[in-house]
Amino acid sequence: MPELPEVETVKRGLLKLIVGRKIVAVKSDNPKSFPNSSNDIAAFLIDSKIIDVRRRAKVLMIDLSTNYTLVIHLKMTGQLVFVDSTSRFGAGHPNDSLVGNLPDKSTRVIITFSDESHLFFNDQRKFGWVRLIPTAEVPNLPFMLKVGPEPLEPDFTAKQFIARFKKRPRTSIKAAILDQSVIAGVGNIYADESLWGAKIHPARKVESVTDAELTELYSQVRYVMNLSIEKGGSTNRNYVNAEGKKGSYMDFARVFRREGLQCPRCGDEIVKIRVAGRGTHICLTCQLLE
DNA sequence: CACTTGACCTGTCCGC
DNA sequence: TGCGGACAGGTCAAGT
Repeated sequence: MPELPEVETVKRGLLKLIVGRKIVAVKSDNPKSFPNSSNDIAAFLIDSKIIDVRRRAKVLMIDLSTNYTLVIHLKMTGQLVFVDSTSRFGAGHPNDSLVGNLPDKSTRVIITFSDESHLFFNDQRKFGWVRLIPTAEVPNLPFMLKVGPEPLEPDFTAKQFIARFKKRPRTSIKAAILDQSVIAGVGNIYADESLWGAKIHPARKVESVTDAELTELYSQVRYVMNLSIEKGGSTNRNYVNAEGKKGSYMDFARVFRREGLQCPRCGDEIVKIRVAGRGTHICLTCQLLE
């Protein structure tokens, strides 16, 4: 999915596009995508207003005037695209958009606002979901209780980062950095990018990684995620922002999906291996196993 | 308990 | 061109 920078980009777009709008209709034809979207729930949503849009880890929260919140996880292929009343298309032009005429065959939920604009939840693989939860209960969701700290919070320190990893000494550094209970928001792209930046082989056991290396990894996680937010996120396949437009971080990626190309640091070939069950991109010269 | 693997889905790409 | 298999940005449940 969309990892932290992509979800943050969607959040920022939605803040501009939907806050203040009033819901007049909600439609979903896929129970897996919106498990509690019964007719009663849809009716309950009518006339509520959007008052805020928030993000925690890779989860989006759309707060409603009724003290309920739409909690949304995009998983691998989810999109949230706003379309104004004058168009049935995503706002992006063809060359920077993956979104065509909406709704399309991957549309799972449609929210209609009082001015005839729409918010489309598209999700090709149907892993993502939308749930309606009382706002006060959101912090008590199991995911919220176990998820680790936000890596971009100003008061999140390298010392805290290191301490979180020390709890998982026997697993690979890649599995640990992908574990949302260790650190929030890192997925496969930024795991590979930050491990390359810190010159750490992804298959190394956490206990073999020094504090100095973890400190560098902490800096790299923050660096790649901040850069990606600046570039509007990564569009590897499906990701688009709230206007239907692609992000450009992949133009700046140093190893992710660059197998066969040169390492930008040493010039050796980037290779793709498998670590923690995930495709993993590394420079064998820069990132030594021992 | 810590850790790894398979399942959830649809679509695309690659080799035969 | 068709077919089978591997793989895709994530997270759980079920296994070891």
